[in-house]
Amino acid sequence: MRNLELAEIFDRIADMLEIKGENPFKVRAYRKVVLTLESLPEDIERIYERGRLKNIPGVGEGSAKKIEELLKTGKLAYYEELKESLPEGLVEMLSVPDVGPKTAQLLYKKLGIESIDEMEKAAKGGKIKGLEGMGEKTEENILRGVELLRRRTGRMLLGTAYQMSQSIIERLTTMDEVELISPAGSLRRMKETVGDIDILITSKKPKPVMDIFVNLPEVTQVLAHGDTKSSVIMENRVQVDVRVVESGSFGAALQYFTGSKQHNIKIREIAGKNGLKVNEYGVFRGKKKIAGKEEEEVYLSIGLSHIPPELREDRGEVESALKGKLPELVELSDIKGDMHVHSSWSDGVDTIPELAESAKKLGYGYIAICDHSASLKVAGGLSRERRLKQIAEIKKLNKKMADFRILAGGEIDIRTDGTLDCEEEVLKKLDIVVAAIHTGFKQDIETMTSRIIKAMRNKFVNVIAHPTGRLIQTRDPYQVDMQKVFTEAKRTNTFLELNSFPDRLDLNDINCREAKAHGIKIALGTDCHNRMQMEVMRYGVGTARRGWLEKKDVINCLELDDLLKLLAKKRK
DNA sequence: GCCGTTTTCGGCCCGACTGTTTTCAGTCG
Repeated sequence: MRNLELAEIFDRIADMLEIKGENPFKVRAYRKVVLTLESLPEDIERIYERGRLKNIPGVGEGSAKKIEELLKTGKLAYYEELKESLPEGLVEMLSVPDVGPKTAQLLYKKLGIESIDEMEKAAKGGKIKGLEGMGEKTEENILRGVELLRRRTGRMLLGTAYQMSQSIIERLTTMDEVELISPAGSLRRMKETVGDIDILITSKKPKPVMDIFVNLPEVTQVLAHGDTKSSVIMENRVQVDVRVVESGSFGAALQYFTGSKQHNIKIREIAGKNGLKVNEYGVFRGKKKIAGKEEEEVYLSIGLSHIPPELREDRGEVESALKGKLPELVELSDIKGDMHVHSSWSDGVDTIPELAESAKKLGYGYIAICDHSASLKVAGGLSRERRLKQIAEIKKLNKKMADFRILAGGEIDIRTDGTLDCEEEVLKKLDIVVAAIHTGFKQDIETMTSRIIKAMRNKFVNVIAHPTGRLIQTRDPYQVDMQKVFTEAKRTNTFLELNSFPDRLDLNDINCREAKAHGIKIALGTDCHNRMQMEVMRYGVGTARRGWLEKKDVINCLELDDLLKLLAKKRK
């Protein structure tokens, strides 16, 4: 996938143009291309071959030519020229908090500073404070920024951010001054990784709320402490931003604070065209406030239907909302069962009855026990004998269950040649077969693609588990032509999993949307290895929503009988 | 650099906090 490489180059160009003091809107145009490239469901090379570059929103004449040059020659003259004109380390300086293009340029011009290290040295030596607009505090902030950058943890997994925010929210909620409180930002949008945690509060007395917040025991640094806005660094190095508004502005503030930035820009542009102004306090016609208390009325007042947070990435949701054609996104309460659960028969912790009991408490009507197959020895994969024994055991348990069904399933390895690690005679006895790749991740794209396709052509295979094999921030997806996988999945009536575990979320949001476009249905499973982990379903649902999925796109939104009918279809 | 039921030129979201300043620029989200 060259999309990300190209995105990186456009991002560097934007950085360099910023330092050079170019027109900020030009910089914004480049940034927009970056975001677009990052969220394309298809390889940019294919789009280019079809001559459709300029159909990509945000890509005009200039960018299309640059993309073409990069694809054809592997280089971009404009980019090389820019790099020639600026020292290499200057761009890196922008990654230091509180150091922006203006500061970097000033330090370069006046002091010849070309890198973070040189900047740190100058600040320590008191060389910066003499410059125009620079004082002692500036030097302190630069040193602090460098320190922060060096200790930065990067983005955290959605699951981590969710739990952290819950812990903070729980404690702030106990204050009398706190009325409403909600997570915002990329966490509320359920993005797979989260940088900072954003929390919005309504209160008539913001000051004491802020004082309590910046003095929470795990706060190690206060970056900003205002009456309505504060930022801190926690001991786990995560930045948390809190914003307080009055309750009449809750909806507008939540809208603003949830983002994404690109989405908000578009919203405000549309409002502007209708003679309205949107800010975090409300929607205004002249001085008159016409909306603000509820988020929904903010959207309605500018002529849009309410856009769910998970869609707010400027990926066409605003256009859909204008036409009143937003999808009715799947909800956690639509989920009738967990399609991927491990028991103590393989590498799980809990017994099958324990898992069933927990699932019932979640309001589910069924779960699919999908223990590993024999060749996955590290995970205690089930031999033929034990598999048959487990199937019998499940049958017995089901007889004792009222209004609940345990599905006998298996997470069966797809061997490197595409055959399955289980005899047909056994597969036949399972209610659901989930096939997965756990070995040979490094195969080339042709081999891997035909391997998965071969598995899908097996009539017993209902679902391909974690179809790209990625582990977020740990392992890249294996090389596979997803377009071919989608086409074949549709043809063979095979479903694709959205694995809900926070470090997988595989398929990701973009692939979910593309799968839906191919008419493929998704199976939501947690891949849990103990019953507590069943709650990670919320992250899977969040990702599904980011992928524009509706109830009808997810097979485990079906009642048991309909699900069984659907699964049986392929075997005929 | 992109874009067009106002436009092929002239716009392009909006405000809080900070620090260095006597009114604002830079940075960030």
